[in-house]
Amino acid sequence: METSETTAISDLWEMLQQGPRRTLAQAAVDEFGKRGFHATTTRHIAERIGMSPAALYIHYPSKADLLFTIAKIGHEAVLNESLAAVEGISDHHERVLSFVRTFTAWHAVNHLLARVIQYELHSLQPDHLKEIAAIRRRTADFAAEEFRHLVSDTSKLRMRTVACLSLSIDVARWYVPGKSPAPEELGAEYAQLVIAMLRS
Amino acid sequence: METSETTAISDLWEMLQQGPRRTLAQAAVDEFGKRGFHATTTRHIAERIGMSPAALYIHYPSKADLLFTIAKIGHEAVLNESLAAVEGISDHHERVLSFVRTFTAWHAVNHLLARVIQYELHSLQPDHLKEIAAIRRRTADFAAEEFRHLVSDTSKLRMRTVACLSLSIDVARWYVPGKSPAPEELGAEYAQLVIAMLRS
DNA sequence: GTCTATAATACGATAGAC
DNA sequence: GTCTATCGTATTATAGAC
Repeated sequence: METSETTAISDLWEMLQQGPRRTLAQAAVDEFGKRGFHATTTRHIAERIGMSPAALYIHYPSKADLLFTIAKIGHEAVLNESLAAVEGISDHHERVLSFVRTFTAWHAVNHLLARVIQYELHSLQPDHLKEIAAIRRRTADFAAEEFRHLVSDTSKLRMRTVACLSLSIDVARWYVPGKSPAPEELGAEYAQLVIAMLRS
Repeated sequence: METSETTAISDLWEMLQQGPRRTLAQAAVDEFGKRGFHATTTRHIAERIGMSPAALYIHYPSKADLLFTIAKIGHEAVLNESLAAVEGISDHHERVLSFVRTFTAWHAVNHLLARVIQYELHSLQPDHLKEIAAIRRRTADFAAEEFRHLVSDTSKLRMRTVACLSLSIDVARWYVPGKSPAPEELGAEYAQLVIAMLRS
């Protein structure tokens, strides 16, 4: 079928059926990412897609719940893409290279979404944060397990893992499409830097 | 004189005379850093120091101006400490080590202030942002000049500079006092990682 | 399901007493 | 210089027509 190639790789928004619920979430990502959650009003989101502010509350119980939905989709997407990146690769060195390439490129391509999921954790309600934190732990644990094979001094694994993930996550802060290097190029370069950090 | 030892190293808040203006700024750093600028109200800041919300407007023309004052102090502090860190050192390798140690430790010690100056740039007014951007350029230019001597491939200097600064800046996002490594320890470790990144 | 209109509240900032 | 009281506005969310 003609659409198989675009649906083979998991769509970021597959959790949401296409329709106003997805359109609203995508508009909210752009607004939250550019201006921050609290600086963004329901009017900003609604105006961007030509709807009234009230339309939001047909598809989401609250603005806070819209943020939670976005955070969940984003965190699950980056985790799933990271897991998929190492699938079928046996060499430890190559697995780390592929993971870091993918993880870094994801934060460049989806830098607005990445800003929301990385810098708006404090805007989540406590119960929402608890669920998101569980996904984040799975991602961090996966990375540590991959990095473990390249770090000789085990006592440094934890700090090195934090540092290597941190390097890629911060891409979301400074990345400017068009001005910054292409996501694949950046991913390849960062993969080399992470190898250097782990082996040092 | 007895106070010479504490005043020899430049005080972060030396730009502000001690008094309500400084107290307000310090309280605002804690609140902005923990909850974000737009999520923080003038009541939050005032309550923290036992004043009324109206007191803020005696010492600052607006909440936006309070943010600008904080941003200016923070950016000038991290720049000045970075410049001081390499003063009198001639060896390029040692200069980079000292700079990264200081720059990283600063973002750990002052992680709440660092969050404000790194993640609230979009909350600044255009004219304020312009002035802040000039200070940021000086810091980035200084770092690139220091790193230049350790990067053999000149075409990679720009991207490596972004990456190395990025690594230390992101400390502000995840650092938790007591739980995370001590600032000096983290700085020393990160200095080694930056060397590995630059030389790779 | 979407709109207009609006309720209820919270916010930044000011007025005026002390 | 600081307070209490409050103004004007903006915000989240709801009510009710279509």
